[in-house]
Amino acid sequence: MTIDVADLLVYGDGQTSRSSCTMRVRFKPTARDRILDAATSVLADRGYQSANLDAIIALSRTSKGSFYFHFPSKERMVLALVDQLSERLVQKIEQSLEKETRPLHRIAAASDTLLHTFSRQRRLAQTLLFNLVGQGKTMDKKFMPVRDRFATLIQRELDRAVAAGAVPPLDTTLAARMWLGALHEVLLQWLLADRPRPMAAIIPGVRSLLLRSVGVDPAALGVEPAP
Amino acid sequence: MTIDVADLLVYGDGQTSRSSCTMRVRFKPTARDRILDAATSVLADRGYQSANLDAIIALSRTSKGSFYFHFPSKERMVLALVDQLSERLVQKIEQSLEKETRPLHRIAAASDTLLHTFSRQRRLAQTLLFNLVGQGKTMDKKFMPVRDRFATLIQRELDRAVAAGAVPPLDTTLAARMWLGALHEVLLQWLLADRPRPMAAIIPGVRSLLLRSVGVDPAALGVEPAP
Amino acid sequence: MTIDVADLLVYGDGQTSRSSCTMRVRFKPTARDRILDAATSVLADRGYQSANLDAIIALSRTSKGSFYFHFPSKERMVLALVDQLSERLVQKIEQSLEKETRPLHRIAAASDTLLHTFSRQRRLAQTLLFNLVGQGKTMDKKFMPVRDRFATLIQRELDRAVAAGAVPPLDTTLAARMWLGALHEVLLQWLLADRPRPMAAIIPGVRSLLLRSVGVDPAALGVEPAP
Amino acid sequence: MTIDVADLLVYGDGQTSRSSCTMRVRFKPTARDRILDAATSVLADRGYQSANLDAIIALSRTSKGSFYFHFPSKERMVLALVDQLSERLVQKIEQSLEKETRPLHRIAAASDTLLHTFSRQRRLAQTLLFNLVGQGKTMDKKFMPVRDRFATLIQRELDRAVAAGAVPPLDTTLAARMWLGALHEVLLQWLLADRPRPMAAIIPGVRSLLLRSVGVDPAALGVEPAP
DNA sequence: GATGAATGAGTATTCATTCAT
DNA sequence: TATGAATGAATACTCATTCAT
Repeated sequence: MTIDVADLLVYGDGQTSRSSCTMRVRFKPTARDRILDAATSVLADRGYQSANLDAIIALSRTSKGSFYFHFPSKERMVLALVDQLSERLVQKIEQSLEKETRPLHRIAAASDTLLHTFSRQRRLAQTLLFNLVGQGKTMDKKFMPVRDRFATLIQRELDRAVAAGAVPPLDTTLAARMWLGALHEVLLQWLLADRPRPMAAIIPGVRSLLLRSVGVDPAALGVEPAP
Repeated sequence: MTIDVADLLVYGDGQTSRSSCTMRVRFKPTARDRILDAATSVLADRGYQSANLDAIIALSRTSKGSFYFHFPSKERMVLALVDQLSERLVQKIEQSLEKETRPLHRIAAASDTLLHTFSRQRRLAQTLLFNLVGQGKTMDKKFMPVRDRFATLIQRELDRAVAAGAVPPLDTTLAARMWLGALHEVLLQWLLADRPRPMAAIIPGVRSLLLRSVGVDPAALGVEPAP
Repeated sequence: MTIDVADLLVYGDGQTSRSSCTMRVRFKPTARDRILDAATSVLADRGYQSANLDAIIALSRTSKGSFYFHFPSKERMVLALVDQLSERLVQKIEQSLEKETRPLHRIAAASDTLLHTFSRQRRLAQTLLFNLVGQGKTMDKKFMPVRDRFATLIQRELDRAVAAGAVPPLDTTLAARMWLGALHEVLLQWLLADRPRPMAAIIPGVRSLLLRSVGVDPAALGVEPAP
Repeated sequence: MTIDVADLLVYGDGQTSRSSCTMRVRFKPTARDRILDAATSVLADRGYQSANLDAIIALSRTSKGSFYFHFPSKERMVLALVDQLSERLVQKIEQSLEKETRPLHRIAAASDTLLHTFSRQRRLAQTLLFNLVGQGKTMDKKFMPVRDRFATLIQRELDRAVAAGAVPPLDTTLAARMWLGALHEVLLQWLLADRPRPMAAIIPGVRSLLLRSVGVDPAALGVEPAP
């Protein structure tokens, strides 16, 4: 019943997506936040269908009624959650790109940050990655927009690099999708592995492959940009 | 009611009647085959969790009892199905590689055939691609071996190409995984698109990207190898 | 926030703002009135059980708390509502009887007015007619008094007619009940019909039957009394 | 778990409506029969909405799964039940009319039998009468056909009587509806009364009123036809 | 080999009611 | 007076699995 400081730190960042970019004092997390947080956990290790409401409600220390007061249905709650999580991830990536102006370094940084962030927050990764496909065509289509955000972000950077002449002309839509798929698979392996190698050891190889795939010599980047 | 020996030979390995386009005498498919065939359809439409036994049984014109005579559980049936389907796909790819000895052409052919085959058999693709992830950690791990087969196949070809000096040395395990992920994503997009472009139009771009990612100039292949 | 005395006078008896078509100064209806008004609509559409508080509260632009300030429970609110509505209807009928002294014309007028009023106010009719039966024995008994009011009114007129010698002696209690049932059924048909005939076209036939049932020749009434 | 003879007698008559007119040996009642029988009880004293499945299932000594094996939904089950019950009642009435050829006696017999049968089987009456209205417009319309059967039966007899010249020409559709409503109300009163008078004492009065309403002198029937 | 009736734990969702503010 | 977040028991329905025939 009492909330410890660690919780507050997590929840402070877990306010509803809409209000999450204002600076704020750390209050007791609302029921809505607790539900979304609990859902992240349960979804992470059970998947969409098996993530039953009872588990989420018990974990969030709320009630059935409270859940349905805040969300109209399980589906909409998950959609909201996935939206919030991907929003946060996209913001993280954007932040890591802010200070970098060189196009090649930007595309490298995007992929690096994505892997890095996911590897640090396994639950987030599992929720976002494991539940966007495989729920039947109808649900899969509903989850598509989330995938699109990441693809669009990558494509934007590729387009800039092409415009800057740093990358030879190519179908950036296709390339972005393939990058996304490749990164997804790498993370999947890493998450499901019993004793995964440290992500830092994997990142350089991934980056090299991705850069080469769009006709860039990985050596051209010079020193490693910090993730 | 009696079992023809020919049946056992032809369908004993679990081939389905409808999707077998090789020449072969057509015997009445056994209940087991009808079940697997029906399951492919239902899984394709609804995903793993929503694919209920009643639908599969109705479609296969068998009965509950018959199902549980042939399979110990739904999970084991799906595992068997996915195994059979991927086995068939791997064989197709192997066939398309048989006549080709040049390492570079072999890796290109592998990716081409994979895309081509899936695009021609949407149900197969949807079953194999959409349902291998997102069912919760436990199920996901069980499905991993299926993914591994394709990855291993690609890796083997990459290893050969490296050994032959056609591809510069690289982490082929990682590369194979990334290829698989990229191909998966391309297919996903294609399958969920409302009006997808013809797959033939997509293949060359994909091939170029993949080859370049392992340091090969796509132009080095010369003429297009038939899929 | 302050309560105007005029409000209490006008709306104190629970008149709803929308359905009051008599001339009267229009003050802001109190929350209680808005709730009863909203309840009439929702009950008319969905019946007793399906008429949920959320809908009523949303429609009345109040709040859960406000509802429970004004009414101790849903059941009591509905009872109050039905009471109020039937009170109003009985008053209407009484009014239409006031100017008429001839016993036969009075019983005819009662039935006419009932049909006429309900047909003009479908929501009122649906609420009062559709929801007084079918809610389980317990609820049905609670709603009985409402039915009784109409039966009693009819019976009183029949008794007068008998006393005046205009109608031969008979079991007026039974007759009144049967009249009520017959009128109820006619309205039910009329309300559920997709394209109902104008009520005015139905009324004469109904009146004839009812009068004949108590041994009166409909022709004895002469000219039509206005409803 | 053991079934007593009384049960068998009841169930023997309670076979699914479609097969109920074949002569048959009395077997153990099927689950379907037990469910319908239990539903009759529960519906009788709780009404449609409050008749919860758990109660019906417990009373029928079956299971959730069994219920949904036999019926696709609660609504459809109730519709089937009401159909079966009204079918049985209509047959009873038809039987009581068979031996009677005189038109006036037939219309009297129809009304008498209806009251008589319902009064002997309170549960049947309550189920059929209490649940046909008051469930919201949608459900009410679905139940309409059941009401229509009785109305049609009455109308048919009235039409015959008119054709035979025993009853003066009149709107028999309207008359039949009004008869139905009047009978419904009489039964309702009788069923909800704490100490109802014997139905036999009520029937003559009802019959007189109904006959007079269509212009027939009740005395014209002579001696009482046995119900 | 095959059938299909039966099981029952599990699932998302509803809704009248309460209560701190 | 009024608000609306919170509660939790109740409800209809699902579905993999069993088993007597």
